[in-house]
Amino acid sequence: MDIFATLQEEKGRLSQSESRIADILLNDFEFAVNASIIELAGKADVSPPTVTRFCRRLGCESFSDFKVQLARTAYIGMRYLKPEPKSQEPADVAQDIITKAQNALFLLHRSLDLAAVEETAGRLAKAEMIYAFGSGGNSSMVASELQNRLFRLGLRITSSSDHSMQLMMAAAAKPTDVLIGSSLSGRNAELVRAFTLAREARVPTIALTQSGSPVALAADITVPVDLPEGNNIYRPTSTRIAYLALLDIIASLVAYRVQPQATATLRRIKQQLVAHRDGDDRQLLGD
Amino acid sequence: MDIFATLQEEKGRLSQSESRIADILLNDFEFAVNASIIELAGKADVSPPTVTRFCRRLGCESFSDFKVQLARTAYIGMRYLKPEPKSQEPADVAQDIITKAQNALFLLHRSLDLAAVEETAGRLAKAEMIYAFGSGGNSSMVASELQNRLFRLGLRITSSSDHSMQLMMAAAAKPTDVLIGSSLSGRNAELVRAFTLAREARVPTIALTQSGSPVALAADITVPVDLPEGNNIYRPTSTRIAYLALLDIIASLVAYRVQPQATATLRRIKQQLVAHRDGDDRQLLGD
DNA sequence: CCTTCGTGCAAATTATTTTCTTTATCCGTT
DNA sequence: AACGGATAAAGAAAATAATTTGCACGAAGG
Repeated sequence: MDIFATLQEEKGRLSQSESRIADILLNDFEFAVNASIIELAGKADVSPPTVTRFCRRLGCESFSDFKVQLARTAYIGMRYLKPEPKSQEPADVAQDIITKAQNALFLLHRSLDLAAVEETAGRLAKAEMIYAFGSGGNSSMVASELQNRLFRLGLRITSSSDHSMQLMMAAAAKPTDVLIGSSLSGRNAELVRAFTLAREARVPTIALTQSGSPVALAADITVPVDLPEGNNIYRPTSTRIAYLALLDIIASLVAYRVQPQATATLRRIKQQLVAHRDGDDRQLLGD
Repeated sequence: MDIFATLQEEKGRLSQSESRIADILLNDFEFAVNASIIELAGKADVSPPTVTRFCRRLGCESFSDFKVQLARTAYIGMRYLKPEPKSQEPADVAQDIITKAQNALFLLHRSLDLAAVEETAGRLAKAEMIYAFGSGGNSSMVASELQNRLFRLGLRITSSSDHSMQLMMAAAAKPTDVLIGSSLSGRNAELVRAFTLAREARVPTIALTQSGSPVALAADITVPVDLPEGNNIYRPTSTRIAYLALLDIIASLVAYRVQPQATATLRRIKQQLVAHRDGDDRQLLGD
């Protein structure tokens, strides 16, 4: 699927000549996308056929296929390799952050469990009441964002980032409701407790978290979000952006399932805002 | 620079044959990036030389250069052209949302006013107290996110999404403080009022908003965020993601300026969390 | 009627791939 | 320990395919 991923995988098994080609890709990427097979071979001190074989090894049909794949993933995947910003100059910092954010989105997309997402959307759309839980800078944002997105669709939803409230709400929830919680690390013990409580009462639970983690194991459905943890490469903000995109996907799918209801609610909210003149999120309704 | 932009520009001046080629690019993009010049020419019912000339016209050196450029801008720029997701299938919806988000980041980066960002970071780092304001689903998130990011750096900051509180805080602020506010549309009249009030008391004000808008005009410094408004193409969530990235950039720059202070504070927060065992945002401290 | 532009054809060039051969390395046997 | 065969890697050269160039033709507009 994606060249750099394959390259990472095959790295160990590469022969001398092939590694030299790989090095050029990594170090002088700009050259590599623009070069012909002969130029590339020349720079790597190998023969053109070796380059062709290298491309095939990486799962491409031909050299030109390889170049297209390369150019295509370039913008996104480049930063696997150059982990840190070159300087503290605003331009470099900006470039670095933007690239990492795009990278996080890319990785989220690649590893997205569509079935789980679909199931989640289905459950949310049918729930009589939704409880969205999350704590800490990230997950509490996820919870309130979920509320922000779903109440517009005419769904009944509340969110909480307060552990004790979460426990009480979980205890109060009914089997026709849905409890959805997120945890970046998957180790939020209180969230696990809330999930466990809910499950005992047969309330469906959904987790947005790292797969295999305690939180994931405690929930009925898990939408795995497994972004590489390397602090230097993927900082929490990038992860947060990925979560935000995931919420957007879920909310859009929910929207399709509750459409008639949603348009009516949206219209009412809009009227409300227009009456109040120029609320800040006019456009937000365009969703 | 970017092929689709050029294509958009030249559109009117294209000849019959050339428009046929352009049509294929727009409609069957996947085919176009993978095809050879002969295949592409065949599909467009033109001769290969015409394709070469077409590429040159679009500012490329050769056909292969063209393909690279095409593949390169593809992932990012593709959605200019296909505004709506093909279906309501989860896979398409996900693809669509991810692409739009990446697109928003791309556009943010391209139009970022680095000088303004740098100035903002400088002011924030030196402020005795920071007030972060924003209302509505988006901007209130921006305000609280700003607080979330900056208090970790040892800065004194509070945020509010409540209009009356904002006015009172603005009245209470001193010239050594900084007031920073965001508004997606730039038409949040209450925020304008708060800014005006602050300015009269010589409190520096910073706006993250659309350039030229009322909010922008009311502030001392504006970091413009001008994403295309087309509801269908850029939905609010994408804009929100762009804002989040912008905050990340600002916060990182601030962090570099207050480093010694920041590490001490971060250490204390970390201890606090560790003592409390496994708070959800362990990694968040990695920043 | 002439000019200009757009276009395709065919030849020339160039790039890419295939096939074949050489070289180096590893392993088992003597 | 030395030899020989097997295997993999890499290059040379040939074959193929793709791309570009030069040129000529025809249509549209002056």
